[in-house]
This record gives sequence, structure tokens and C-alpha cells, in this order.
Amino acid sequence: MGRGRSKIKRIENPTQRQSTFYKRRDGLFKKARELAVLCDADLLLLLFSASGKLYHFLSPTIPSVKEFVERYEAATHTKVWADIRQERRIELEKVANMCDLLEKELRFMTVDDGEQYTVPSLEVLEHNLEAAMHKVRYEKDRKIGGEICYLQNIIRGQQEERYGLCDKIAHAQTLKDVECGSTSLSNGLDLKLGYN
Amino acid sequence: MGRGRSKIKRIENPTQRQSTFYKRRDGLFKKARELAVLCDADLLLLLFSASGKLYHFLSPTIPSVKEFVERYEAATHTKVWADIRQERRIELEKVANMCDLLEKELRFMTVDDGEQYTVPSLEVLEHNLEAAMHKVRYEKDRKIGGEICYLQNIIRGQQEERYGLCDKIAHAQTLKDVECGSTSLSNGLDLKLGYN
DNA sequence: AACTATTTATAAGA
DNA sequence: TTCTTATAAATAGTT
Repeated sequence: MGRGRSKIKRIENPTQRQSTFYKRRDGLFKKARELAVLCDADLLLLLFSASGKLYHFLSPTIPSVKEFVERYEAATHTKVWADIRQERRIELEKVANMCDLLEKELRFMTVDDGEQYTVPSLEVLEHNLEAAMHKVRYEKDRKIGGEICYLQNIIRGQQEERYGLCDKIAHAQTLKDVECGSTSLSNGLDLKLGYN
Repeated sequence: MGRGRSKIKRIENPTQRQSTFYKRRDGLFKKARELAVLCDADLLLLLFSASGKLYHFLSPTIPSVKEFVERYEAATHTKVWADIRQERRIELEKVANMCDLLEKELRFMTVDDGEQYTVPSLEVLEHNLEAAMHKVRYEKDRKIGGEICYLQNIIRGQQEERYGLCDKIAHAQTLKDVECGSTSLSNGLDLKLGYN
């Protein structure tokens, strides 16, 4: 229609392509609406322009895209979404099962009253708990031992510092004594150093 | 177009409606294809006739209905299926988190070497393990006690049964003696009962 | 399905 | 974009 064009080929001129897009888009939607009304048909039309803008038409009898695609699915048996749902369900079940297992194990470990134990299983549990307890006590002792060691080191450090100070003071005293012995011109004040 | 018609209203004559459907359907699909090619657009057209027959067109650049609807979803944020997926995702995350928590707790309980413990947490753990151990030992004793009781009951039952039998035999013996004493018309056979 | 009288869509230009 | 208009296309009614 219009003056010219007969070959259906991509329009290279962007301005012209855009203009044609608007016109033909409107025409297509109009025709779609007319077909739906005149012939009592249901239709869905989703259209993306080259620039990614979306236009869509859904015949008035159809409430949603979702329902329409479901109908399409049913008609073609192509399972558009079923696989995704199936995958998710399986994944969820796997994790839930793991969760159940862990919970059960934990309930067993903490000797929940709701659990039913047999004598042999209680003996296994007792053994495991004893082993765990030994580990815990060993770990505790090790940690406490480490802390004691750390504190002892601090104490030792402080003592050494103290001895160092004492030595310095003693040395200072010695110097003073020597000084007093060589000259009697001192100011007459004696330095008293108290050792505790 | 054509000679006449201006009101777009449902065509009541079924023959005419069917004829119009075919013609306009072909026209619509042609226009759809042309738009896709001329303007480099992507489009999906799903059409159900009044009788339920499906016709569809998908522009050649699009590989499947599924992907196209996903694109539509992304573009509109109308969440065609997203709500379902979202729900599933949340559900899955919740279960996975629970799983992680349980696993961690269990690893802690079993005093895994990979875990880092502080002295206070070791003391808590030790306390819990002691409590669990007491429970286990109590439960074991209870069970063993119960089994002993059960066995004792069996023994007692057997003893009582034995005594009952002894009594019956004694009683039978008494009756026999009385019988022998009152009548000498017995068949001449003596009942012998052996006590073990 | 094929034919055509008409209506409608639209390409090019403003 | 939008309008205009010349012209191509679509199609209603008919066969």
C-alpha cells in the first residue's frame, strides 16, 4: 500500500524504519482487535521494537498473558514452564530431606525425649558423647593452659622489667657514691633511694 | 476494506464469520511477518479461533515462546510467573538456611576440629554433653531395668504356671485317691503323674 | 477458492 | 512526531 515498496526487506534508514514501525504497528494492532471482535477469536500479540520497547495486545476475553500462555501450552503440549517448576520442586525436596536428616541426627545427639532409643543405640550414643566430652575437656585444658602460659609470660616480663629498674637504680647509686668520694664540693644533700 | 462494512461487531452468520476469519487471519499474519522483517522487530502472535484451533507466529529471531514470554516479563515487570518463582526461591532459601544452621549446630555438638571454640563456649558444650550423657545413662538404665523386669516377669510367670500345674496335679491326685477309696469299679488303670 | 468493487493501510512528503 | 495524500493492499460480497 502507499506509493511504492513491494520488496519486504529490512529498512536500512533508521528514521524511515522507525516511522514505518509506528504506522505498521498501529495497523497491526487495529487488525488484531478487529479480528478478535469480528470473528470471536482470542489472541495475544507481543511486540518488541528494534530499540527494545514493548507493545502488546490481548483480546478482551482473555484476562492475562499467563492464562493465555497456559492455554497455548495445553494446546501444543510444549510445556513452556513445566520443566522449570519440576526442577525447582526436586531441588526443594532434596534440601528439605537433608534438613530432616540433620534435624533427626541433632535430636538424637541431644537425647530428645521424643526419640525412641534402643539399648545398643544408647550405648553408641553414650560412647560418642564420651568421646566428644574428652575432646571438649582436652580442648578446654589446652586453651586454659595457653592462657596460663600467656599470663605467666606477662608476669615474668614484669619481673624482669622490675629487676632491670633495680639494677639501674643500683648503678645510679654507685655513680653517686664515687662522685661524693672524689669531691667534697657537693651541695650537702644525700640522695636516698628506697628499695621495697 | 472491501465493499461495505464499517462497524466492527461480531459477525453472527457462522459461514461468513469463518470466511472472514480465514481472510483476516492470513492478512494479520502477513502483516506481522512484514513488520518483523521491515522494522527488525520481534513479535509473537498467538491466535485461537472461536472453535479453539490455534495459530501462532513467532518472528524468526526468537527461538521459542518461552523465551519470548520471559522477555515480556522482564520488560513489563508484570510478573507473569515471577510470583511463583519468587515464592519457590524464598521457600528454598529458608530451608537451605535452616539446613546450614542445623549442620553448624551438629558440627559444634560433635566437636569438629574445624570449629573454633572459646573457653566459655567449651564449658557450655561440656555442660550440655554432660547433661546429654546423664540423660543417655538414665535412659539406658531405665531400658535395661525394663528389660530385666520383663525377663523377671517371664520367669515369675513360668514359675507360677509351674506351681499352678503342681497344684492341679496334686488336686488330681487327691481326687483320684478319693475316687479309689469310694469305688473299686475303676477300670484298673492307675493314672501316673510325673513331677520333674 | 477466485473475482472485483471498495475500503483501508501506508510510503513519501510536508 | 503528526498530517496529508497518492497509491498499494486488503478484503466483503459475490460467484
